[in-house]
Amino acid sequence: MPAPEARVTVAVSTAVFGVRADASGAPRLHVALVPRMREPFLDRWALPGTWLAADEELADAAARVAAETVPGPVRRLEQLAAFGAVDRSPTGRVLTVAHWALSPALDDDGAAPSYSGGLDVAGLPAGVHVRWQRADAPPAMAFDHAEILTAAVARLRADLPRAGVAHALLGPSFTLAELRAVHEAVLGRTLDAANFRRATLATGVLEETGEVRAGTRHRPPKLYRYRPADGAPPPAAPDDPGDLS
Amino acid sequence: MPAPEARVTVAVSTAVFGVRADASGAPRLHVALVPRMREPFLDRWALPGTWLAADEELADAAARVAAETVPGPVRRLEQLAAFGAVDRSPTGRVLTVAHWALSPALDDDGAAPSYSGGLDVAGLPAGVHVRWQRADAPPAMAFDHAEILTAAVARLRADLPRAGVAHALLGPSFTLAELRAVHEAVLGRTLDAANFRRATLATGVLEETGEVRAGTRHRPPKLYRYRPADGAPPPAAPDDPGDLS
DNA sequence: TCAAAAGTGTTTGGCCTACACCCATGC
DNA sequence: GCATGGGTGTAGGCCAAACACTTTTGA
Repeated sequence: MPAPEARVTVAVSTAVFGVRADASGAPRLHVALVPRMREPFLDRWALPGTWLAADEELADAAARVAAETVPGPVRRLEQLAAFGAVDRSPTGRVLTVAHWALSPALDDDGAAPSYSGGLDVAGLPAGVHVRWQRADAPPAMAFDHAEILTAAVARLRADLPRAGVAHALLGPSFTLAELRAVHEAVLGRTLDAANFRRATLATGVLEETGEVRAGTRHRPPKLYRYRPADGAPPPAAPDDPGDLS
Repeated sequence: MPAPEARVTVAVSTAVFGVRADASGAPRLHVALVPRMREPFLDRWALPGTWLAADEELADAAARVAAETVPGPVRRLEQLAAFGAVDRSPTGRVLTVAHWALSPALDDDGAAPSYSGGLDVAGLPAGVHVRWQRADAPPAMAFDHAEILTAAVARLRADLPRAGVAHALLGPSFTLAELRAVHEAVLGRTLDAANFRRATLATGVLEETGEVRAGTRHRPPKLYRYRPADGAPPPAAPDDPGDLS
């Protein structure tokens, strides 16, 4: 058995997903990536990350990374897995605990900001440009981050049916078509609108706001919101306690 | 951003599951636990683990732990998650990458060894007694290992429908009743024998060996084996390549 | 002959899918 | 009016649960 002195450096990375409009205006699943500022892999795209401080919780570090990278709130932060292949970094043994999180569309009308021109974000070194990149067709990435991203997308898709996951990608109120567009963007395929409506309403997690979305050139759709959890205290606990406890 | 010198010790633990007969002879899901040999948590039960060597792959370390702990082959080793709460060890920051693995019943007749009397295993310090403990009612455990075990059981149950998971808990040939008993032990509930038979055979992954299990006091059941993967190269890759890569 | 478990057949109901169809609005 | 997407109805298929029933053995 090796001694505990055989040290391994621990990093934390977060794949922040958001549904944003692509060049043609269609909503697509994107992930927030940053260019590497130093060797190795200078200028390659990477998941935002940080070293883990000795007194910092994994989830806190992952949340900090997300908050420093992506404007606006970040929701549903969860751990993905540990990636620790011996040769995954050319500069020495690094174990990365990967997380994933969701960034809601800030606007409430489906015309989400795309950030596709690059965006300086406060708290990062000058010149760092966070960009939303297509999650299903990412650019060449540093280290094994492409592998991590693939796993994160698979996990997001598998978790999509869970209550609140799609919600975390939307604003407080939304039409069923917008909710369906989120599902379609995450899954990468179209869904039957009629059946999606029935299945979603049958779960009972939605309620009508009483308002409709105006300004369309067709029948105005109703707006919905997620029904607040019954009696559950709103504060704390962004994680689902039932899964990893 | 903290410096990489803020070191964190990395450990690897493996929850090895097996279906073994309990005191009444009924097959139950068990997990291999070892008693702590030193403080902290002296004499409490723990998942077998090791420190991660700087040049050792995570999966290799987890497999080594399992092989040194449980007699017989170990199958389907997969990573569960990283557990890294700051205060999870009273002796300093330790991040544990937990894995789970499966130990088949060595016998081919359903009367699996129970090891319930404790068993000295070669390669461990004298006095170490590996014991199969009930996975759904484990004893008091060291550190946060109860939490890890709960997550591992949940993952095993979720993965049970995947091809080969139940197989990894059985010998090379088995009756449908034995295969069903494995499913029932893992899930902790009974299944309808008729429907289980139909559903399992319909998948096409089983084939009859042509033999029957003799010595029962009823009609002798047919023996089955898993159909070998068509043309797939048998070597390497214990993981499912379609999932994480 | 009986008990016990293997193994088969059949019914039922739920859910998912596809798709026809009507509704309400902007232009 | 007409195009467009919102929203409803409905028939068919698949699948899983339930359970009655037959078969084959050891005792």
